[in-house]
Amino acid sequence: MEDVAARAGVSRALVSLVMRQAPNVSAHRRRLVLDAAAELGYRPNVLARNLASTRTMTLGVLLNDLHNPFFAQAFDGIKAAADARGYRLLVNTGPGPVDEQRSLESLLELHVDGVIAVGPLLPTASLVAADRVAPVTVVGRRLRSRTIDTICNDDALGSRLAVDHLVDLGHRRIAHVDGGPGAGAAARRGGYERTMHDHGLGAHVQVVRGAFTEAAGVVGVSQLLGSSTPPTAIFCGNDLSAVGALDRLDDAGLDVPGVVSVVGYDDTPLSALHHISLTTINQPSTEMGRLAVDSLLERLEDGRTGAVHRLLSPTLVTRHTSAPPPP
Amino acid sequence: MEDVAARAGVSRALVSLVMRQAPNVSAHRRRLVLDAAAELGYRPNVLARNLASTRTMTLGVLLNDLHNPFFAQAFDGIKAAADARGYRLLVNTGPGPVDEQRSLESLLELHVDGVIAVGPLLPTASLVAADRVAPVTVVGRRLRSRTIDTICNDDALGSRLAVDHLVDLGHRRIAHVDGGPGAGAAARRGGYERTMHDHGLGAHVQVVRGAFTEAAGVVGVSQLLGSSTPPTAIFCGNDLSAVGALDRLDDAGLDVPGVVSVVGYDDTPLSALHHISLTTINQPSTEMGRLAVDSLLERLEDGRTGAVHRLLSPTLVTRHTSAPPPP
DNA sequence: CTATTGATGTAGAGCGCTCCAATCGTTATG
DNA sequence: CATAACGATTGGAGCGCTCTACATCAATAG
Repeated sequence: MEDVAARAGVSRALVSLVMRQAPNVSAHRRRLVLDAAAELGYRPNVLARNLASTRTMTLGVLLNDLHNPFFAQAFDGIKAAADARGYRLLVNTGPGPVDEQRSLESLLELHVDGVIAVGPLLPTASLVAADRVAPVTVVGRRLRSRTIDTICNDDALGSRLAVDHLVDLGHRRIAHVDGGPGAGAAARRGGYERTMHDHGLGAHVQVVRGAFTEAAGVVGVSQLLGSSTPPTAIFCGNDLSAVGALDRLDDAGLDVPGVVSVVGYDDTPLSALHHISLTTINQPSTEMGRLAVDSLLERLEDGRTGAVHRLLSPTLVTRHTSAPPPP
Repeated sequence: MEDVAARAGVSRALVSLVMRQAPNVSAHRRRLVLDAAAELGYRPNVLARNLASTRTMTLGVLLNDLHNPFFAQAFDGIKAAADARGYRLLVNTGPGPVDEQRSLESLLELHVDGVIAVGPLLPTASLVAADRVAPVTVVGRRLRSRTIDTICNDDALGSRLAVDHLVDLGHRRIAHVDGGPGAGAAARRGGYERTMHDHGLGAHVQVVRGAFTEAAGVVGVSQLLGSSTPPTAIFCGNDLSAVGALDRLDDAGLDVPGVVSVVGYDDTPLSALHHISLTTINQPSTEMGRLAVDSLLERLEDGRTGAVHRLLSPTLVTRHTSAPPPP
């Protein structure tokens, strides 16, 4: 920087002003500095800049599980929006709450301007604590917080759509393989139970503890098949576990949807594959990523302080894993 | 830091030594400092530390495509190895060479100690340039460089396994939907062509330009179906495009493997799903991630200078999308 | 009993930038 | 024509840490 200043015949401070595109610099000097910088191959040191200034123009992104296509979709939206607004991204990931905590701290230590946590497993307290350091927006998990923004789909409604669909088809013994500790899993489970009761099917409520993974779907279905009155339909916590469920049912020689219907959640690209063709609940994941950036920047740039909670509506996507139960 | 020093009754320098776990600090003073730090809730500022020192104990990871499960697998290996060695990770991603370039620079600007680029689309020159700033290890793409380490599977051999398998089944008209600009795509295409010739099937070589995406598989197969003599087997550049191919064939009402056989590449979890059950070529992606970290740290910690190129052997995984051609 | 050594601790100069307060020309104003 | 007012520029004090060179001191050696 010193050298650039010397070569351009100006002060170091002016170089700094030019490099960060400040206004109030004469076009003449700006050229001079830019040329000198180019000739010397000078590029500002981000570390030093971040240390000296408060803003870093960087957002941290915490992704819960790289194996779940949902997160790739959400990230697409985040990426697009961040690019458009001139922010760079730094990604980190768990797996598991402990690793997630470290990843989060890692991001904060680098002084990101804000954090977007997608489907975090982190305790709420951690998120709130992080929010005191830099604004946090949570995607895919509801949180009643007066400070943290959330962008979610209405999981309870999504579950309702799924169960309604299955009931409409004539199912009564509808089981649920839940998402365990996963973000939104509790709300989905709650929606399932509630809707079952609303249909007078309270006696048929059957929840198997699972997770948002394929393996969990396999295990969950194994358990269900062992029960004395196996369900005719299985509503899974997400697409990944639904796909695991399909595999397990296939293993058992049970036709889907002839003998058992399966419904997933998320409408990931996976479910759209012809050979899977999973009936599922769509949530606008990419859009949610975009909204997360918007909402974060409202706090960062427009100085909004109160929390905003956006709740998007899920929709049913009917494919070929759901049909009337066998007679 | 000043405060901690005061409270512990020592100098700032000693606090620094304790915080970075230096030896030659008496147990007594160490306790003093640690206690003071705990009481004050002091935590070293990573930015300042990175600015002042040369090492940051951080590795940058450049992932080509979050939608491709291969990268999630590779990342698992990287993560595990980095954790074990005490390095933190910073992830960035494209898509596309331009974004990748920016992501790469972004990582270098943060002074990561090294970079692992998984399946980069970046021009070799960019990688070489980056390597002059911080050691770079490339995964999944061969590069003849005297400085950059590479961890790859033998793509040409993988293609040979695939083609041999199809030929053994009796196929002659075997087409290839390639990976376009994707990492390793050229080698796979080369291996395919070579093996076809070796089997005296040079006249049947038919390559459709594609990409490592599902969409490319769909488009590729559409093209093949339009030809006068459609193939009886399609070897796709990777699992994602193979899955797209399966979808397109299904659309066309062509039974797989009854009418057309399909073989993928990567052996991602996707291909193992019962309803996909894709015959594919396995490459040890997680292991490759682990090796990438090892190799990077050899340069970082053990001072190795020459490049090391590791070539792992792929294997054929036979599932249910390949069978003899129709009579 | 003094010189040597090795283990500990400390002072202070950076790392490369931002940002505030102050300065310097200019032009508009009464 | 003096002066307020404003835009453009600059000096220099940090940001929070590391690191080199040097100071200390008890233990060991000669």
